[in-house]
Amino acid sequence: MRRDSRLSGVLHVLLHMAEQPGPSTSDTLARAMNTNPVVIRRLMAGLRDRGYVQSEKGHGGGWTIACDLSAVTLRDIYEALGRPELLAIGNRTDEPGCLVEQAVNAALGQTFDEAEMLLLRRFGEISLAMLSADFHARLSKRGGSIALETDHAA
Amino acid sequence: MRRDSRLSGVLHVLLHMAEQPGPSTSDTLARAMNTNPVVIRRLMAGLRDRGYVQSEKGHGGGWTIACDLSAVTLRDIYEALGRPELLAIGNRTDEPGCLVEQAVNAALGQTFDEAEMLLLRRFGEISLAMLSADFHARLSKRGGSIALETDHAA
DNA sequence: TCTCATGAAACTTCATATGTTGCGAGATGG
DNA sequence: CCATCTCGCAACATATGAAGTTTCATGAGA
Repeated sequence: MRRDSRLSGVLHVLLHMAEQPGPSTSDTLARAMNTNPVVIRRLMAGLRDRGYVQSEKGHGGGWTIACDLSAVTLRDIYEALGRPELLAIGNRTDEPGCLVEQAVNAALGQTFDEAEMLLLRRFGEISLAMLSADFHARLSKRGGSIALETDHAA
Repeated sequence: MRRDSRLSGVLHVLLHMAEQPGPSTSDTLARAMNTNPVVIRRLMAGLRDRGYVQSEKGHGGGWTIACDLSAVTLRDIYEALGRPELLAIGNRTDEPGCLVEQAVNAALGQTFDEAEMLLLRRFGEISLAMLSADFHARLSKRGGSIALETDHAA
């Protein structure tokens, strides 16, 4: 099962937008991510509905960040994406009549719940500003540019 | 994405086998699980290779448990299944040249690793015997039978 | 020998993230 | 007003992998 990379992708886009002075078009962002503009719009739709980003049509239009990076966590972004499934494995049946399966579900289900809660808790502890700060730390350590296009060679 | 239920399924099968005096055929197990005998054989193949179960052909053949239930954990079973993916989400790119994506990957990757380790640790703490004990506790509380067929109405 | 059972390979089905195309609507600049 | 740029949305194509199915071969027991 190919892993869902929407959260990873949209965070990447957001941090790039944060480095841009003006709006970024879906097309520019898509080229940088080696994907399609429509994919970018799909990712951003949920964030726009929640007011984390803004979109403008026409000349000079595109996407702009519309929130305080330190006030938005990865969990907020995750929920804006529609809370995609976190775990790749699960119980075979939700409410089985079989007592054996109930025992299996109880043990596995509790473990699954713990793992999901851990993920959500960690997401809630990381703000976009922290990611941005980490990026800038890496940048000054390397001493490179922040040009969106050139950095995407690999 | 439909969740992978192989671990759930194979545990269900194992606990039913543990209640059976003799061998259980793939066909019988498949009917109880509302699935196909081939699916059962696929699930069991990895466990057979590790010696957790045994298979016999011909009349009176089928699957038998060949291990001490208290010595085998859910983690052992998970590994016998080939260590399927645990998380449904992941990073977009494994080793990105882009520093922004590196920062995103670092934060997400650490969180993902924690969640995976939590799952594996918990799996390692639960033995098949514990699941079986939980089943028997549920059984005596309900006072029903352990007939494999009748319990699978729902 | 006939029947029962597993073993293995090759398919089909299904769900879903991802990629793509096309058209409409709104905004900007000439 | 018109051309161009941009997003919004719907519809379709692609790829992956679990689950389900079919078929044949193999070995064991009656």
